[in-house]
Amino acid sequence: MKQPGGKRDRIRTEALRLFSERGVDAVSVRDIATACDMKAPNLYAHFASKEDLVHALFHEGYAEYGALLAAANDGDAPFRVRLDRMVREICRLHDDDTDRFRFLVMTQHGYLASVPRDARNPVEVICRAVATAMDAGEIPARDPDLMGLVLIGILVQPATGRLYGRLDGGLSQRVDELTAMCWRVLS
Amino acid sequence: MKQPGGKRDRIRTEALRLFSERGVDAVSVRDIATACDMKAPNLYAHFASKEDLVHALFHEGYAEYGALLAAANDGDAPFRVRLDRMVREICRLHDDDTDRFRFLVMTQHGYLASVPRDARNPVEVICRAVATAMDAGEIPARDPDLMGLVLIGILVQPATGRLYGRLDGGLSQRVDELTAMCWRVLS
DNA sequence: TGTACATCAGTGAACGCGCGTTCACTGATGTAC
DNA sequence: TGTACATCAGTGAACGCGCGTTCACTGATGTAC
Repeated sequence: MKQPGGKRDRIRTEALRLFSERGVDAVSVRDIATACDMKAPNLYAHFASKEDLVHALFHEGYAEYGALLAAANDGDAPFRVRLDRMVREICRLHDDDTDRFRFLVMTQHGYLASVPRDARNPVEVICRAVATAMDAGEIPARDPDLMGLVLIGILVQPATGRLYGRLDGGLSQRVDELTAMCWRVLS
Repeated sequence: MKQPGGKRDRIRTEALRLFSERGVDAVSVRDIATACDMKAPNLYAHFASKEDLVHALFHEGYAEYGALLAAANDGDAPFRVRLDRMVREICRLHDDDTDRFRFLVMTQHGYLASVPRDARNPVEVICRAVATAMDAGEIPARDPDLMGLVLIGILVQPATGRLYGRLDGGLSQRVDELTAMCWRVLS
């Protein structure tokens, strides 16, 4: 009945939840083990160290985020359509996977410097999409890195605000408004 | 030659620097003491505990940030002028006080929930300014909290990007571009 | 079926370490006479 | 000026604690004959 890797996934899920609730340093290996109905030493059958677990969670989560954005940006549709898909994807990710989002936002300051700027880096995906649209004349030419960061800010800051009760309801219910704001900034 | 509170300020400055470089949990009381040319026990003559020091740094920094924004927003000038002053102030704060900015961004997830929503809360200042401008018909009426968060995102995300080398140079040199983007979003 | 052995997920107990914090003490400085 | 005392910033040494991690061991399960 136990599929292989089931325990490993259990650890990932529970650790992500605890980390996002309390912060990495406030969660002990024993805490994670307890949440998984196991004892601390057994975690070491799945991860080399606590640091290894955190590292894996961050980089996998960040890369998966980037891959989903890249998929949303894929294709020959006009930039406006692809932007719309990306905004929708970010809102959905935030609403459906709040633990992962919160964990990434909280932990980024320790790991962002070591993240590769490849095709699965979410910031890279957005900045490149913006640059391409500018080259194609779909939007006015500006500094694409600055514009990419601004787009991310427009989406991430309301998401963060929601985590602290500044905003009610999900992000998805404001997706049209957020897309419109992104577009206004780019125009 | 020693003005009163000199040591206390020294501790604040060095602690802020170390915290923003490595994160609060990676800096020990001994580390802070060493950076201040003193021994760990002496810190306890100035702060009740490490937690007390972090708490004070966060709340003082956050409130000072809010007070500066409130000052920039003060007066009867049109919203566009006051927004311009606030954007300028945020860029300046980021450029001149990077340690504090980075510390606030890194630590917010542990303390934001306990920050009062008063006249010195920076998010509150901006959201209220937006709401007032909407009431006065200076900008189209929308959800003021959402718009306030979006404005913050437009400024904070490039600032964060700069911390990780995504953007070169100071934020102040892009202040006109950033103001223009804020205005486009609000229009 | 019964017996002997191999495998391996899981654990109890213990490890050393660095942390935040305490406290009796020091020694420089100021004050009184 | 010299002496005795008070003050107080600063410290060396030690404290208990919880942490991440290790390891010899357990006991359930599968396999061979």
